[in-house]
Amino acid sequence: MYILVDCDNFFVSCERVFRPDLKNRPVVVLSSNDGCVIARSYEAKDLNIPMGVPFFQVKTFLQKHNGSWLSCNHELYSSMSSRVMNLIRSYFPKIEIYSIDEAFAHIADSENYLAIAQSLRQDILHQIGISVSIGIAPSKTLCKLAGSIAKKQSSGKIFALPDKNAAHPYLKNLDIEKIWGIGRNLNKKLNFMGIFTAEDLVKAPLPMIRSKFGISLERTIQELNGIPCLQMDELEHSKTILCSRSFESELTSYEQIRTIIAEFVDSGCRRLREQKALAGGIITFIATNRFRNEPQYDNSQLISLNAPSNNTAKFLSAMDKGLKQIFNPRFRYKRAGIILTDICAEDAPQTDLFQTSTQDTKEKALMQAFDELNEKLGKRTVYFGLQTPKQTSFIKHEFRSPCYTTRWAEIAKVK
DNA sequence: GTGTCTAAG
DNA sequence: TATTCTTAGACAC
Repeated sequence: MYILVDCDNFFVSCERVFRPDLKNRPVVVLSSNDGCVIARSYEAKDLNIPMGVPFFQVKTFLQKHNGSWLSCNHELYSSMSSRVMNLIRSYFPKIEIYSIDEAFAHIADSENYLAIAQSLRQDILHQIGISVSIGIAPSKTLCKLAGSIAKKQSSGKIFALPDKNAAHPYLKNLDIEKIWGIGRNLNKKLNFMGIFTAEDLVKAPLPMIRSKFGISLERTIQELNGIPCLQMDELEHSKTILCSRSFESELTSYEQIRTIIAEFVDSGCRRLREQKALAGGIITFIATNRFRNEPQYDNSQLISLNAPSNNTAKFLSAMDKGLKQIFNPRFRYKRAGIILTDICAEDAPQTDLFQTSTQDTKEKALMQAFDELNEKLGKRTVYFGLQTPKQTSFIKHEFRSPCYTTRWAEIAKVK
C-alpha cells in the first residue's frame, strides 16, 4: 500500500506559521516578479481566485475582501519542507519526495495505517505548524485521488481507498482531467472520443489506449484499477538542474545579462554540490519577451566539459562561451537561464580514456572552502569574477517576507 | 543522441 | 503596464 502526505496550501501555510494575522483571511503567494498567483489559502480559493492568474487582475478584488499577498520566499519554504520531510522520514524507512510539499511512502497492508497516518498528521501539525492531507491506496494514482478526497473533508484530512471496489464509486463522476497524469490535451482528445469520466476511461479497451495514447495512459488506467505500475523512486540527485528567471524589464547589454546568468550558474553549481553530484555540460539560453508584438528570438547552446565537475569557475567560463555564440545584440531579452546536464553521482563519474583521476582533490577542497565561507560569514563573502560584489536584482519581489528560519538577521522574534 | 510535447506542482 | 519556475518521461526524428 502507498501513502501520500500532502501539505495544505503549503506556501500560504508556511507564511502563516510566522504571521498569525494572516489566518482566516484570503491570502495569496505570488510567483517571481510578483507576476502570477501560485498559492492560495482556502479563503482565497472560496473567492474563486484561480491558480496562475496574473496578480494585477485580482489585486483590487483581493483588497476589497481584506486579503493579503506576499512575494514567494523559497528559502523559507524549502526550510519548512525539510522539517516536514524529516518528520515523515522518521515514520517510514523509504520516502519519495515528489515535490516541495508532498511525499510518497510504502505502508504495509497489515498495519493499522489509519492510526499511523493520524499520528503523523498530528505530529506535523503540532511540531511544525503545517496541516497535511493524507491519501492511502494500493497505487500512486489512487493515492492522489484518495488525497484529493481527504482535502475536501472538513475534518480529518485522511482518506483511504484500500482496493478497487472502494475506489469504484469515486470513479463514476470523476472528470478525467482530475486524474493524475491527464492534462488539458489528453482531456480534449479523450472527450472527443466520448470518454469523460474515470469510469469511462477504465472501461476503454487497453490495446486501443496503448496504440493511440501510449504507455503513460495505459499505466494510469491500470493504476486506477488498483494495479500499481509506478514505482517509488528515491532519487539521490536530480537528472538536470535548471535555473532561469524572467527579468523585470527587457535587457540589451551582454555584460549585464552575463552577470545575471552568472548567478544562475552559481546557484546551479551549489545545488549540484549539495546533492554530491557532478554535471558534464551546461546549456545556456536566452529569450525575448513573447508577450510583445515584436520580432522574437530564442536560442540555446550546450557546452560540454572535458570531465564532469561541480566547480563553479568551470561552468562560468563554459556559460560565457555559450552565451557569446547565441547573443544577438539586435534583440531585447526578457528571460535567460542555464541547464546543467549529464548529471552523475560524485563517486561514480563516467570518465574518458585519458582521464585517470576524475575530480581533482585540490579543486574539491577549494569549492568546499568556498561554500563554507559563504555559509558561515554570509552570502557574498567570496564570489567569482563574472559575478558582482553585491547582488543587484533584476527580479521584483516587492512583498517578500523575512527568512525566519534560515537567516540570523531575520529570525522570528517572540513579542 | 537531439529537441519537442505533455504533465505536474 | 502587468502573464512563474522546475523536473521528468515519452516519443519522433
